Order: sequence, then structure tokens, then C-alpha cells
Amino acid sequence: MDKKKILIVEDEADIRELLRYHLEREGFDVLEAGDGPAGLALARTEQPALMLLDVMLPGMDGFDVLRGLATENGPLVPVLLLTARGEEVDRVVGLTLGADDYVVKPFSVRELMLRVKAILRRQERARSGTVLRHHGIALDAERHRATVNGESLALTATEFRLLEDLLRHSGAVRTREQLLNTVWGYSFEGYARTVDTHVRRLRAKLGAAADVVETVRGVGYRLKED
Amino acid sequence: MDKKKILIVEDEADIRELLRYHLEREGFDVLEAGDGPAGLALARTEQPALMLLDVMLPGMDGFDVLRGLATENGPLVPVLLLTARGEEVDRVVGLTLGADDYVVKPFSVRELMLRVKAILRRQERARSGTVLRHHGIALDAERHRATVNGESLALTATEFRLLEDLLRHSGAVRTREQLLNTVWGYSFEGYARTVDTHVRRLRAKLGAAADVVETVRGVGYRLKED
DNA sequence: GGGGCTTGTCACGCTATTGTCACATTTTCG
DNA sequence: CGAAAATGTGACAATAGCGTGACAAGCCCC
Repeated sequence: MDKKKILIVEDEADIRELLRYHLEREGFDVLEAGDGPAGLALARTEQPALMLLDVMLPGMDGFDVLRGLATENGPLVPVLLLTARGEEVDRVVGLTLGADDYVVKPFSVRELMLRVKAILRRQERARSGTVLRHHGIALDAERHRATVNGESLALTATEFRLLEDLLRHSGAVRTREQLLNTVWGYSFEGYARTVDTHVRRLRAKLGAAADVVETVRGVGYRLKED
Repeated sequence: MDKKKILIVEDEADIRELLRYHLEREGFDVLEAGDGPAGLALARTEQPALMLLDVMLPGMDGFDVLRGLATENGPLVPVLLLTARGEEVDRVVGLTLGADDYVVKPFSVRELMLRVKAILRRQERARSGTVLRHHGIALDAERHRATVNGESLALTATEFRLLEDLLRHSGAVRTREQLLNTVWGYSFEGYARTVDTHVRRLRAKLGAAADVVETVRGVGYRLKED
């Protein structure tokens, strides 16, 4: 549940490979389908966060897939269309059918990634309130501001993300592994006890509220329950 | 600075000439581009009040230009599309991509002028009263004017959009990625630290208010809270 | 064609941040 | 009680991140 799933529906294996490579580098979980029916099935069962859908598919084409995903309020899954240059008709039908965006082949991978992230961010924004609170601690992710009983904390970027993760799971124990994955990122290859040091620094800055961050011996850390 | 700038992107010189003549007669400042890339460049640097964009361009077509202007909140510049007769499909895509209106070729000059003025009026109305204020900084998006404590700032187009974005999200941290997406557009392929340079230039021009633009180390930039 | 303006990139230098280690302290459990 | 395991602590060297000055390319206007 940590990594977001992205589904690629595309008949050319080279392109799937290319996309998979870049998406995984960005930390996404990648699913692939080589034709329409397989894509539809995966979209239904896996409920990916986004689907990259080629329009030109043998047999069942991209639009058919889009129609298959249709519900009363748009497709079941957000869709980014991959269309061929000059096929203006494609763009129209696609957007009419509820696709979120499209890119024209041959596309710039960089731009594609930006659009993917923009769609996901839009999705995210729609459902997250921004201020997390717990035991006198308040953290506003958007403003990047954290306070204890109203007093502002001067946290570094890493400390901030650490506190944010703990707050998002307040009450639950977070293992060092989990913290490394979410706070430092999956690609971080380092000593698990680095976490300890940052917890210490965080506690120091929390001052009076330092004991809100509890150590669960043999497991990890958590925020004190109510 | 009084006259509004209008950019024409059109490959046929006759039509450019015709449009220029009538637009100047109406008191507009006219810029011209004969192809997509030149048009994009001018739109970015000159920030015209409106762009007349031909859909059928050799090489990079009108839609590509529109997409090049795309940011997270619509095109960088208002666009009126010039499409060929009967290509209704075009206009759907265009409007979906954020164009404000379209005119079918061959068009009546009179009608075109009316539409141009209509868009500008709409823009005016939508943006009037949209004076963003924060810590002594005032930014009037409509007239492209920014002041600090009443004193006018001589900002370039990019600096202006940067300040505008920060003001629209005042207090919130904007990452370099986000700034690149909204200020420069998705199709910008460049160095993230370009942002730093523009922040520096902006700060220099802000003079005494320079410290209103805060650096959030490891994250991005934001405007100081109240 | 030249001068001025804007823009994007780069290299350099400085500093806060960061990851790691060695050692101290606490807890667990035989 | 004492050893082993787990965590806290202080120190430190490397470096990531940022500010700054400089510069070349592109474009306008004259």
C-alpha cells in the first residue's frame, strides 16, 4: 500500500519496458498489460492509482478500454492516454470519454513523468486536509511548519518528514524499516540506526513534548496514545 | 506598457499582415511568429495579453504550442484559436486544452476583432479585483504591475509569474518542481536550479522586502507568514 | 549590425545537514 | 546478578543544498 500502482496498457513491449523503467525509478509499482482485455481486468482487480493507456491497440482499442471503465462519474481509474501524432480525432474522443490528459507519441519521458505526477497530485489534493495534530503538536505539510503548543519548531527537512510520518500513523508503531522507506525513500541504502539519531534530534527540538515520541523496544517508534 | 500586446502565430505571411493591420488600428501592440517554437518563445518572454494561434502549422502544430504553454492552471497566456473550416474536432481539443475561443477560417475580420475584445474584456473582469497583497507587496495580474509599499517594481515576465505563483500560495512551500511546472510549464526541460537564480533576481528587485521570500532548505521557497 | 535586456546554465565557496561510529546507558532474560 | 541485546548520546567528517557572480545565447529595438 505504500507504493502507488500504475498500470501500463500498451502492445509494444519496448515502450512498456521504457515506461516501467522510469516509473519504477520514481518509486511506483508497475503493472503491465499487452492488450485491452488484460488491461481492463487488471484495472478492475488491482485498482491502480493511474493507468497509461495506448490508443492504438490490436483488437480492442484504447477507447473500448475507456468505455469499459466508464461509470456514472468518469472512468473507474484515472487515465492518461498515449496517442500517435496528428491523430486529432483521438484526442477528442479520449478527453470526451473522460481521460485526464494525454501525451503525443513520440513523447518526452520527462514531460510524461511530470504529467503523471500532476494527475496523482490532483487526486491527492482532493482528499487530504493539511494540518495534522496530536498531543499539542501541529504539523502543516503544505506550509512546512510545525508547532508545539503554538511555538514554532525549526526542523530540518528530514526531521520534518519523520515527524510527519509518525503523525500520519499516530499511535501505531513504525519500524525502522518502514521509516527508512517512507522518510528516506526506497533507494536509501544505509544503516537502520540512522533513524535513532534523527529521533533523538527530533526529541531534542520537541522540548517539553519530547516524551510524545515513544520507543517500543525491539520494534520501533510511535507517538504516545491519548 | 499601455498598449496590450497581442501575439500572432501563423505561418502565412499574408494573414499575419492582415491581422497586424487591424489589430494595430485597434490600438494593440502586435508581435508575430511564423512557427510554433518561435511563438512559444515569444509567449514566454513577452507575456502578451492574448495569442492568436493557427492550428495548422508546419512541424509543431497549434495543439503542440498550446501544450507547450500548459501549466498546472491552464495555459500561460490566453489563446484564441484559428482553425480551418469544418474541423470541429479541432476546436473541442483546443477548448479542452484551455483555449479561450476559436474562429473558423476564412474568418470575418470584424468578427475576429469582436472576439478578441470579448476575450480581453472577460479576462479583465475575471482578474479585476485580483490584486494579490502580502507584506507590503501588491501584484495586479491584469495590468502586470507589481509594487512594494507603493513603489513600482520593474519585473521581467518570468519574475512576475514567479512572484504571482508565490503570492497565490502565500505561506505555502513551493518546491522547485512545482514552480517549474506552473511558472515555466511542463515542456520546460531544464535545470531545477534555474529557479534559484530567478528567486535571487526577484529578491534583488524586492529591495527591503527581499526577506519576504523565504528559503526552506531541502524543500523549496515560500512567502513569509504574517 | 550593434547595444541592451532577458534568460538559462555553470562554477565556486560557504554552511547546515546528515550519516556513521564509538561509547554510555538501559532493558531483557537466563 | 550478570551478560547480551537494544537504544541513547556526543562527536565528527562528508556533502548536499543554497547564494552568488559571471557568461553566452537569443531576441528586441534602433
